[in-house]
Amino acid sequence: MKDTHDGSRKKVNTKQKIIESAIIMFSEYGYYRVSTRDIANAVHIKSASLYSHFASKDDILTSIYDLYKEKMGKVLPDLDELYKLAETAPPFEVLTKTNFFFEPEDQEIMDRVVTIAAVESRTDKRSEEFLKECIFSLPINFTAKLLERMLELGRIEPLDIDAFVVLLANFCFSAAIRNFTVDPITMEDWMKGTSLLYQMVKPTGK
Amino acid sequence: MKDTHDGSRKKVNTKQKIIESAIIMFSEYGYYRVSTRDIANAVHIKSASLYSHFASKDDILTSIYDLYKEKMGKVLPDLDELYKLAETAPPFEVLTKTNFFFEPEDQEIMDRVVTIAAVESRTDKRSEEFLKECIFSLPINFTAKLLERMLELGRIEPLDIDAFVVLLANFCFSAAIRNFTVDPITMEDWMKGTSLLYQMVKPTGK
DNA sequence: GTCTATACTTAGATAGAC
DNA sequence: GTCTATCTAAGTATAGAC
Repeated sequence: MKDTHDGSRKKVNTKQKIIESAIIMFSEYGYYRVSTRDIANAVHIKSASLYSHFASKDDILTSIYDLYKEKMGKVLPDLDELYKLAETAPPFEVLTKTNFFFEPEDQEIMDRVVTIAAVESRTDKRSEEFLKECIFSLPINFTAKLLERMLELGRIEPLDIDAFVVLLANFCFSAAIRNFTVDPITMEDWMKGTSLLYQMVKPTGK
Repeated sequence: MKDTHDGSRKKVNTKQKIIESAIIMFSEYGYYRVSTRDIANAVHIKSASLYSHFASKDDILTSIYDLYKEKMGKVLPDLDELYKLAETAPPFEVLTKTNFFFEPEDQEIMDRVVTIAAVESRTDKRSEEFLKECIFSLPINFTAKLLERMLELGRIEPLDIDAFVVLLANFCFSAAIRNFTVDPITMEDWMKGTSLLYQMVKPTGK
């Protein structure tokens, strides 16, 4: 504010700061209530300056989803490792490992991205696709593949994998949409819920 | 359009038509995406004419919630009758009776109102209050009172009523928010879910 | 990259004739 | 009650100086 020449040292990550502020505000107030001026104010620049970093307000939302995908890619468990694990470890343990978490400093902000997508998905195609892809299909396929493998190996008793996996996805979706509302699901209830579901997968003892 | 004098005969319910169109569009595209011009177009008037019926766009939303409350008041089961029923009928049957339904021609539109409230409640105080009041508190109190009565009468085994009623409310909320999405809950699943919950209430056989 | 200034568009709302 | 015309405010976005 006072010395502009000093600013150049700190502006390394204006783009990052814009994305983070946008995530927080979109998740809190909704995409439409938040103007580009609001976002600009939050990062102490003028709204015109946003356009040095993003082509449009819409582009900010796209970048938010891209960021999520990028971060998700880094923490997704390795399928081959889990295949190995499936050969010896208890099925319950294998399934637990499919629950991926972000780096602790990223977790909250990534949860907020899911919340934005959950709300906007009602009226926005891209948000709907992001939600389906990242929150439904991907984790579902992941779990389904492991269950199939364990079934092949004779490590679990016969199970309707499709039905199981739909139950699981809906539980995750409910949890996501409740985030940052008056009545969010607690970590404890989350664990209880997934545990209960995982117990439907019966080990053969083999 | 051609003969204006004829219009006066049909304009009996412009206000009603505005509300209904607004409900459909708000639930489909979200409150912010729908402009007063959109609503006006849908009922074939100019947007300025809306203001003969409503003070503001916000007032339309208020009227929508008021309409829901009014309709709900007409179909809510009579608590005293249910108290009577609780003395003789099986607990399961009593609980089933607390599920209220609107007149068939109103049901879909009222479901849409809940959807609007569920989405807007994230960012709008009044929507949040409507949702809590009509979708959470009221049905919960209703069921809780009946359970208390049946407990007093010794017709059901001891039960954590508060916990039960929270489970029930959350199930209803999930169902409501999924309405008009890619993945709405089916009537069958709805019945299955409530049945399963109601089975947690064990009759004493008295 | 950020600023000021400004263009363009759309939205909500009002005034006044009919 | 509905219309035309219009106002005002706000939002997205661009141009061009620094």
